[in-house]
Amino acid sequence: MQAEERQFLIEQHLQKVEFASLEELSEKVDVSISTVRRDLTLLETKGTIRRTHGGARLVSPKSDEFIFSARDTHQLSEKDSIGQTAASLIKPNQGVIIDAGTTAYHVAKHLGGKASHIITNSLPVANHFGSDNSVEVLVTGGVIYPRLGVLVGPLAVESLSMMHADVAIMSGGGITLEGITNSHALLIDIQRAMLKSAQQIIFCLDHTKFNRRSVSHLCEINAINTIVTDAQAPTDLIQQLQESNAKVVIAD
Amino acid sequence: MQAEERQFLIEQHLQKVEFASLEELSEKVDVSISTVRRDLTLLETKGTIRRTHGGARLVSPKSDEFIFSARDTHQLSEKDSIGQTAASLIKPNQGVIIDAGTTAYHVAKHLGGKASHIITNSLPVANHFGSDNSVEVLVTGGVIYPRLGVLVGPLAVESLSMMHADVAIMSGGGITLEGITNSHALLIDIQRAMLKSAQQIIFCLDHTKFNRRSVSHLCEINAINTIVTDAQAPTDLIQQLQESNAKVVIAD
DNA sequence: GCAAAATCTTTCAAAATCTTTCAAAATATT
DNA sequence: AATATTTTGAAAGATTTTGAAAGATTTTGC
Repeated sequence: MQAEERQFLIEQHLQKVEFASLEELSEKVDVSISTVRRDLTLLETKGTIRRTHGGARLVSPKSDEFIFSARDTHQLSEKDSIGQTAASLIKPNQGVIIDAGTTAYHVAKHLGGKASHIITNSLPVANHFGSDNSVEVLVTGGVIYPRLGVLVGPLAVESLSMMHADVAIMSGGGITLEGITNSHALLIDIQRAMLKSAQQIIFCLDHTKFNRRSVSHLCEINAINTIVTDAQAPTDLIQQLQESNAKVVIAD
Repeated sequence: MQAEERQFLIEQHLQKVEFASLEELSEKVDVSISTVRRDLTLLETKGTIRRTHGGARLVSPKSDEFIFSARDTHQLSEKDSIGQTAASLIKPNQGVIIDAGTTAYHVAKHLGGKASHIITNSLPVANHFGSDNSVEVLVTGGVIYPRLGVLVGPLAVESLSMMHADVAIMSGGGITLEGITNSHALLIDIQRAMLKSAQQIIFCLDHTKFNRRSVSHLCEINAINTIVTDAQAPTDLIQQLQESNAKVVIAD
């Protein structure tokens, strides 16, 4: 392998993982740690990368934050652990639909290269996998819903109804015994198409969504296979939900 | 095999793989390593290629034509002024198709809220307009081409052929009198659909693209209305292009 | 705040690669 | 067909890159 090619690979790998240890990189490009050090100092002068103790990190992090970052400060750690737990429910090489909510985005973050296909109408999710060539990412078409980075409209619905997946990772605005609700009517159409296209439905909802009812009704509880939530979710509603045939998983 | 033919093969191979070792190349063209060295020094003076220790690499790598996010450092100021100039050609409230190349991305940056509709298969462009609610942004569906942030495949082509726009802002891998070429066959299909869907075609190509021929042929010169480039573009080719009916605009 | 562990820089020899040189092979010229 | 020119492949010595080790520095754990 060429020196320049190696440096390019290192840079590219960092684009994907943001941080990497020397050992990790030296294995990745199959070269001694000394050489990785040298490559990193070189890349650092070039400016794209910053050395750290024991590794390196990206200077300008990949633009996967999109517009979510501002909104997405609430229940961050809960959403993160929900994401981790939901990701662990995915079996290798499954096709996964990922919804456009913030919670679903956190699942994507923990999914790594587990899934073989990802189908999404969320720009942040698409961005997240944008530089990952171990996964095939299918983006639905559609009109960008400003500020949320969601693709909506007939094109989104149509393209989703032509696709199929093993699992759908969904999120929503509220959950009660009467079912899931969400705020935007435009999103409902798309989510319905997602529910139709997937065999297994996993809803990711942090505790603030429990006993809440949003504007539009999306689906009944018995349309759901699994609900992933955090430890603060009200136990009484959880129990009642389990009496329908939905499996409830508490994260962390 | 002829010397020139060999050099052409080497160049072409590098267009494909970006980096190559001397050994690899010497096997490829069936000639000693010494000769490959000589060919490479020759190609280097020609400018398309750069020698490295143990091999060679492309000067303007294919990953430069279409990049995701922040790696866009080559010919940055040229691309920026091209972007500005091309954006000034757009009239208010037009519908604009924006291609997935880096140069087209720079046009998007300068477009502001001028256009009423944007149609694109580029994730960076989509991201750029994502939070702007003065423009309606239509994203084609498709599979993400890793690292480049371009949506490709039949879904992208189909959705484009259903849309119409006043102007298409295009970029490409190379331009000669024989027409525009580009590197990825997958992109060609989509770009053809774009050309069909738009009334006016504007190609944005920095000077490094002139007299360069990429892998696949996209379209003839007479399919183009306007070419925007920078001051360093070779004047002889510009004059010849103007003799077909393409209008050439030099930025800044 | 101190000591152990990990990591960093420096240094050096081995390995790989580069340039130069030269004769043989191929090609062109007379 | 004979000679001149160019191109090619290989070898020798110069240069660069690499991997490892030693000592300096930083981080971690208590």
